[in-house]
Amino acid sequence: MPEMSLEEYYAEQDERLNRADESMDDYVKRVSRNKNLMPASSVQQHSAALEVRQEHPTLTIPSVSGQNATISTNREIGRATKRKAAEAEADALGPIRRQRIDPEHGLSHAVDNHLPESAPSTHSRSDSLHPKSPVTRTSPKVERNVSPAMDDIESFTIDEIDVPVPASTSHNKPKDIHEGRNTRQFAQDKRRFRQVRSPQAPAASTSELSPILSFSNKSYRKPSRSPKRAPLDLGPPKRPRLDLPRAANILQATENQKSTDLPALEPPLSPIEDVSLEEASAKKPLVNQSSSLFLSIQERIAKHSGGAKTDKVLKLSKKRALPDFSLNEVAVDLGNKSSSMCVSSSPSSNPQSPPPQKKTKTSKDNQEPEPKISAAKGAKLATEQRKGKGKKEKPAPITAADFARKLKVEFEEAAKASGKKHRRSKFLEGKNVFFSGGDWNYASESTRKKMTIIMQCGANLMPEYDPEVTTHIITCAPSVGAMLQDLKLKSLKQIPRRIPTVTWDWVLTVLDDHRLDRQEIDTRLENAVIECTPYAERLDLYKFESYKPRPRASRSVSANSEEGRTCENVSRPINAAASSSSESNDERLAAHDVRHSAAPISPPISPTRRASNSTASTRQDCKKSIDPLAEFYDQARRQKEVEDGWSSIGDVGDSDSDETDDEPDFQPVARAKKGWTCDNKQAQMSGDCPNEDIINKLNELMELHKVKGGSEDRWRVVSYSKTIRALRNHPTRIRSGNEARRLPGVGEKTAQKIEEIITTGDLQRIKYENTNDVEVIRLFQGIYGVGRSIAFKWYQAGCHTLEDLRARKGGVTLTVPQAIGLKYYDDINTRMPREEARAIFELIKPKALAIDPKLSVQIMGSYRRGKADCGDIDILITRPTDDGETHAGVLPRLLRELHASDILTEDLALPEDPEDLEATYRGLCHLPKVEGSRQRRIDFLTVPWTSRGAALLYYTGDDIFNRAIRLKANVMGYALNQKGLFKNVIRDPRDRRIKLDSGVLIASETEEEIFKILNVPWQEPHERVRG
DNA sequence: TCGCGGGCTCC
DNA sequence: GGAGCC
DNA sequence: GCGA
Repeated sequence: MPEMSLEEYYAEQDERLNRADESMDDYVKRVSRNKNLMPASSVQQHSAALEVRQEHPTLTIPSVSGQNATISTNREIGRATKRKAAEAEADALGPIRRQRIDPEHGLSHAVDNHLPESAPSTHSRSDSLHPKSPVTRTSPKVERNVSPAMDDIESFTIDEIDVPVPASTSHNKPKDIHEGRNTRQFAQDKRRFRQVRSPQAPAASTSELSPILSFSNKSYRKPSRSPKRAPLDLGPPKRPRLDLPRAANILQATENQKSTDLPALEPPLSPIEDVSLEEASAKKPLVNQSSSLFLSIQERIAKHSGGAKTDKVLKLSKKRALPDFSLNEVAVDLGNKSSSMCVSSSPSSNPQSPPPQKKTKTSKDNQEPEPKISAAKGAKLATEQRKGKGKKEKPAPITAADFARKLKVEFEEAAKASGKKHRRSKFLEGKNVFFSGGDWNYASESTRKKMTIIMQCGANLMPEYDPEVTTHIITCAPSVGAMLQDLKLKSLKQIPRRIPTVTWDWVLTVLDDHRLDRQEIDTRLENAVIECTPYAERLDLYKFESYKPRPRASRSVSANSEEGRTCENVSRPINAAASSSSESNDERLAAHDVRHSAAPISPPISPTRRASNSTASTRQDCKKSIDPLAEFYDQARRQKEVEDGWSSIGDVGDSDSDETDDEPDFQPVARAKKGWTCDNKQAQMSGDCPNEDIINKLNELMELHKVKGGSEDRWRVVSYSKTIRALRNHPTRIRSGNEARRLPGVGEKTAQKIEEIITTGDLQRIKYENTNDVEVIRLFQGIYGVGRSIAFKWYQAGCHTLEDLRARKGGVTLTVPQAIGLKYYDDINTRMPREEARAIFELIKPKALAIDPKLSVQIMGSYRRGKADCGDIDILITRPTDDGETHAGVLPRLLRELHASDILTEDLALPEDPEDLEATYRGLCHLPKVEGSRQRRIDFLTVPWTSRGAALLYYTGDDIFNRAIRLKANVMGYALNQKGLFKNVIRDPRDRRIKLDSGVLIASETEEEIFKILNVPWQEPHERVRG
């Protein structure tokens, strides 16, 4: 019956596309259209792979050879695939028996126009709050009043697609209860039924058996996982019977026509059927705090109890016990020094010079009850303190200014005493530097370190900012407002132009580059002016029309610049980098800048400007001459509240200044943390990565930990992946562990490993971790539904290959999803070409719209992110409720039809309540009637119309981006999940994961509003790639 | 020393 | 309620 | 393993 190869299918499809719209000339499509253009194209490989597979009866995976029992399946396929691909090239077109792939071609034709071919799209339109009424179904050829760029990835909503859809009944909610059997029972039936049979056995048409078929028959009162289940009916589920005549008509018609579709059916039912539907679903608690959760918490608390709590007390007391190196000591010498170093920190409330004394007693301290420390503990404490010296005690509260004074004294004494010199470049010598750390009232450890380093660089650190004396400002304040507080100014404009203001990162850059000579640094310093653009991104200013990031000609915080210095100067580093200038310094500077592209603050080029087309933006920059920030100060201040909760942006490493001063090779292991991953659009570094070898090794190690999957391993994986990401985005070759250490997310241990890789080219740890069991477990974990523990269990049972599993060696048992996963091991672990995802979606969407033309059906996941290949297909279904109707009940019907038309082949997980507005389905699908088409993972997700934005955001990912944005929401006091963004979420202080109050929904309808509230610059789906 | 996402289904 | 998935 |  299958008459056409996938390749042919694509070819034909492309032909159609071509006819429909000549302008759609996407790369991938061209590739698939013309073999000769790309001999080894994925399409070819793919089809070749299909051929290979055909050599294996029953479409199962090629057997795994004993010796090479690991990933051999894929590898074998891969090799054979390549062979075949070569053959395929020569092997022109075989006899093409043109049979229509699918009668729906006519349908999908129209859809074609709107199918995204490539990543970029201009803006999401899918989230429109005001969906147009569904287009009429008359015109087969779509009027495209949307630019090609517009109708991209996200444009799958019905309001943009003109698909000839049969009018149908509105979704009818099945009214009767089908013999009390709920879905789960059906699922179980099916499981049992299937389990009896060997997974390999040629399955009877699954559509016959699918429990899906019975979905719509139950109006299913939400059982909420009631422990009791109705007695099982072991017989195969019966053929579905739709209760509602109209629906039945449609279905029958559809089926009768053997998916010829488009039966001219009756017009939609108008009456609102069940308005309560949505409300019902809304009633579902957002968070259920099952008592079990609390129990487990209690358990955990109990477990840690003594230790943790005592520790806390200890810590506090430790703090107390610390020698209070406060003002008293410092104040003394204050007078002597006419020098002018100034330090600040900012965001706190009182910008007005706070009385120093107060500082030493923070409110925190006051809160603490008098610590009761046992003698033993006290002793321990003392020990810790002794050895701790370098080891991070909480810094005694001290203001930045006071610390600066103290520092000065210390430096002088040290100099007198031993004449010891820091090896640090003295490039700040003779400069009166005011440092703004972001919190005037409290010199954090990080602030202290930075100040120390600044001193070591020869600066005259000023305790306070005095425009008459201060010659330079260095800042790592998290916001403009914070810095202004440090400076005790109201506006950046008040900073004289002659005072260059640079960010802390800039200092690092200089320290980093030993090749710089003094003069160069000076020149650079004078040229590097903050001009507040570094803050722009954080404040989202660039989103405002009136603000255009501008070179430092800014009046606000500017250099001692002559008027003429404008764009040229500022854009220099960019240009240098772009033109691979021979001027190494610029190159390096630029490189540094790029490397920290994730950093909100990274001089001298603003990230904003960097992100955009440099020439264009530079041009614009030149036009602006008034302070673009002025109007945003208020906003900045307001924002500060939020930002203060951010991870600081300028934390220095841990090395303790007191001690490290003596170390000859003390390096400023200072690193700027980079704000939120989700905030920075970052095009993946293209081209060759100079650190590929390091990445590979780390990746290897990461994979090993992934397989091991212990609780520790889990976080190692997270950690390594962060490092790998950082390395990927690092434009230059990392030359030492120390250098790597400076990247965000790279800690001591990872830096050591990197060092090892750099010096030896290898990583011993890999060999150490890599054992046979790991390989096998990794193999098994590729099976759907198999994680580490099950894989390990099987390994222990004596299974070492997939064949072993198939033979149920050692008496292992597989659940139904696992059996399916094993059966299609190869398919499921192979990514599909984007084309194929599109083709499948094209088949599905019209079927959904046939059920209800007002449905919104969107494809999400990696497809929406524009990836060239997709691991699975995620489809979001929802429906506007303005007419009082919902999509309840649509999913089961759709699934049934998809089974009937052989698109869906296997179910992996069924929604608990398919009638719910919110349901999830997981299964396998393929292109029907395409010979050897692979089984692909597919997920359906239905959500209430009001949550569509959150769901879209959530399911579009990528996962790294998701984590980042969730975390940011979290820190900002919100909670983000696939249902929406919530505020006033109250979390259990003992376990922040526990929500005591699920809060108030503040956004969920569109992605944009969520981005906006979280202050994340809007990013198109394809820009959300982080992993 | 603690947290590192959160919600769902399967069994 | 642990395991697994997304 | 990292960072607070």
